[in-house]
Amino acid sequence: MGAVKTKRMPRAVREQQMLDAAVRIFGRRGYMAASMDEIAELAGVSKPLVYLYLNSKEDLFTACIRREAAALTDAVRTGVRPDLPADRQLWDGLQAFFAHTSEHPDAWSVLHLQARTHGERFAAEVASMREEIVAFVTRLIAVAARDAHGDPHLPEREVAGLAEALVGAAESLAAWANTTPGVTARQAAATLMNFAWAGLGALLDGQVWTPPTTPPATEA
Amino acid sequence: MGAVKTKRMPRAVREQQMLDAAVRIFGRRGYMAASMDEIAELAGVSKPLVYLYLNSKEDLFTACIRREAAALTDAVRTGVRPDLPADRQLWDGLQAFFAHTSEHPDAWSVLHLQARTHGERFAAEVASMREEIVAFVTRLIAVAARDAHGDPHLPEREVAGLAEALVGAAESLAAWANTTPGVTARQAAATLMNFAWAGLGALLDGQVWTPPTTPPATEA
Amino acid sequence: MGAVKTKRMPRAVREQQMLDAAVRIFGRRGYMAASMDEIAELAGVSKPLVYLYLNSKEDLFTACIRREAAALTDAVRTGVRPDLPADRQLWDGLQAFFAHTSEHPDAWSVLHLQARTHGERFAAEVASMREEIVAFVTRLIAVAARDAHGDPHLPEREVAGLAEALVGAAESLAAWANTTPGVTARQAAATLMNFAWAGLGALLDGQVWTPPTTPPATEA
Amino acid sequence: MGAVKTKRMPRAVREQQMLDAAVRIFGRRGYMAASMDEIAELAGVSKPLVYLYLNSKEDLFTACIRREAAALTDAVRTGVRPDLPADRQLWDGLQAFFAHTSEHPDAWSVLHLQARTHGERFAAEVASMREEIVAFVTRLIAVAARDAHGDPHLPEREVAGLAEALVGAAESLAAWANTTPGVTARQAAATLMNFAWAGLGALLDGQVWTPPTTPPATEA
DNA sequence: TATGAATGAGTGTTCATTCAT
DNA sequence: AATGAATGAACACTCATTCAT
Repeated sequence: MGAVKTKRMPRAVREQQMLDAAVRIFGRRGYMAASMDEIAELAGVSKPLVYLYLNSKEDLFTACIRREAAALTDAVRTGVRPDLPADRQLWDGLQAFFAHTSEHPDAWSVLHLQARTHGERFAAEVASMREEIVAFVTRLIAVAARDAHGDPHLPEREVAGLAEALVGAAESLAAWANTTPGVTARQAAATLMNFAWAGLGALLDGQVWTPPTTPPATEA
Repeated sequence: MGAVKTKRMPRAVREQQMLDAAVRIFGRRGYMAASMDEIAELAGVSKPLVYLYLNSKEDLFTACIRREAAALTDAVRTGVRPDLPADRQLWDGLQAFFAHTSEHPDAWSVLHLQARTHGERFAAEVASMREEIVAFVTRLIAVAARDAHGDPHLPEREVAGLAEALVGAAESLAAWANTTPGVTARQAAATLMNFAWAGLGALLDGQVWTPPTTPPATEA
Repeated sequence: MGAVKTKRMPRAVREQQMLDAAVRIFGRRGYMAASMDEIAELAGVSKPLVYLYLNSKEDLFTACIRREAAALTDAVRTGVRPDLPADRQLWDGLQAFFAHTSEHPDAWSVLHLQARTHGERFAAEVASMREEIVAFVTRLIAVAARDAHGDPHLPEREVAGLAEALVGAAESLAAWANTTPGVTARQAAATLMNFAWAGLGALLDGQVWTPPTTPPATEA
Repeated sequence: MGAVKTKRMPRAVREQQMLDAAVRIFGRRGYMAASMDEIAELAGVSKPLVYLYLNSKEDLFTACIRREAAALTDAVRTGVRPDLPADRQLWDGLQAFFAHTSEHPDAWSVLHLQARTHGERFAAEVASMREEIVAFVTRLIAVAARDAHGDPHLPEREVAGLAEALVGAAESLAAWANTTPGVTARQAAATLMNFAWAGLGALLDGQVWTPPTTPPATEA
């Protein structure tokens, strides 16, 4: 069960084994319900060794978050070529994102669910990664606006909101694609791309939707 | 602190006090970190009474989820008038959604974060509420497609994906609006509405975005 | 073993049982070597109850120190009648002291050994009791000096040193009397009283011992 | 920090480094709170080496006690010249004692506090040293009695008690001198010497203090 | 002579839960 | 309708100690 109990390995290797086990347990049970005993057992080592190398449950969880955040951003970065057009970059990024999250569901659970639910310290850790991605998307939208329409009549906050919405939609679709049978990562990416790019285009063409002024009659 | 310690109240009232306390504690600390002691104290009753009325921590949490899910769907339902046009319905629904989540942050934390992070049982509980909302949005999209374009050439799964994306974006923007200073619920709703409705329109007009066939050369 | 397992007792009673057990274990094993498990078992209760009533090992130990310090000073205070002559007061106090320490060896171990060996916090707790006793002795010496000799030519620090020495000798003799077979508390008190009172009288009569000025030849 | 990390030294030297570190840690933290990790680190060696040379924590502590007990008795022995008069010998011995304990506070803590608080084995180890000192003082008192008065009308046990009291007073004053600012080791020695020698003289002159026969009326 | 890698056994502490009233 | 008294089971964490080199 778990890693084969090979004795006496260099520290760096053992640490990765421990992180592997920890991501799996944290991702499935949640931070608080995960027990260090279980993690140690899955890693094939004794508990004291986990503490020797990773100090505490908090530090271990933080290490997991950092490693998986880096892995995810790396995956997206590697999938995108900055010299291609904006829409192509977005498409490639989405594909890489959906592929990575579906291949590493426990890691995605750690980042998307667990880290955000157990204290500011962890939330902050993952927030910085998210901001990086939102910034990337924001840049793409700005580029697209300039390239296709010359003049971006969108205020900055509007763009930020769009990026936020797009990233949120992507996160949501990741869960959807992973749990709905028959939906591939590619299809999810296509759906979102279609929706987003069309919406963006229309928006940049000035097809704004104007909110009504009359409030609906709400009975008590 | 907490509810004023009034003795001997009818069961229904006491139960609501307990649920109030529980939602607050669960929403802030998280399911596992919340202690029955703290909840009982905040509710102004002794722990055995909590158990007498609500059986167990699991049942208490489930009761919280159910009550708050009902409250949220009620709020949205109440905000929407089915006789109005689809876009107006969506707009009103979004407004109601953003307003409710920002007014009940602990409840929203319970539904959006805690319930999804602590076991299938709770996740299923909240998923049914979400499905209801997704179904509502799906219906709106279908209506819009029929009304505005006569022929919905969108396959069903595509529509489901769109609805999913829209709801995910809304959830994400709820958090964004609640934490970003200077962003009101109404602005968030406007941003999303703009984006979604424009995108939907473009999509229904046949402006699909076609994915490329050549993969990007990814060097190691 | 330990207290008979009687169920459901009022809190105050249980607390005393716990302190009884704790003093015994702390006194014999020492603070660090004592385990809360053992204390709980000897007290005839479960560990959580000990924590519920006494919070932590530190607090439990502090409670022991306070209770036993109060018991000891009370015993001495009760044994002494302030209207009697100074020598009689000292004699009665010593008797009470030796009697109490020999009747409560574990308590004396807690106060004299354990509390002083495990951190400033505990040491300070017991130091204040000791200061009270030293102050009592200091007062007696001053009274004796005035009564018997009219003019106390002893500087204040000298008196403090004497009191300190006397208390130290008493503490030391307490251990001696408790471990040397055939030595009663009364005999120990007599020995010390004899020594101290004679010495004090001689001192007040001006029979000072003058230190030599030539250092002894110390070879390396 | 701690010993400079010089590699490959002869065993005897390394052992002394370890004992130095151990005395410091044991003296400050106490036997149980001291960790072998900390001692090894302060000694500048790896933990297995400590075990290789000194077997176990118990053995290490015992070695500390033995070394420091020998150092203390040596210091006292070296300070005393057997050919001088008894009072001079006592004076020199006290001076040496106070000087040594104030110069080696950690060692004194090990001997006086730690060794007596953590099990019979260690207490016995230090008790034999103490007995040696008590025997030395006993001898001095006997000599003084013979020299000054020809006939020692003091029973043996009385003398033993006196010696015990004197040593206890000395131990107590050592702590007092080390913690009270402005009190030197010499002053402490003078205070004690004065007290003890005067008391002894008076005692030998037959000025015994007679205990009363009427018990004090102790009301409840 | 010397150490990096590893663990069995235990510690203090907490929590959901129940009993007797 | 309500509670003071009590616990079984678990958890994070530490430490003295050893093995393989």
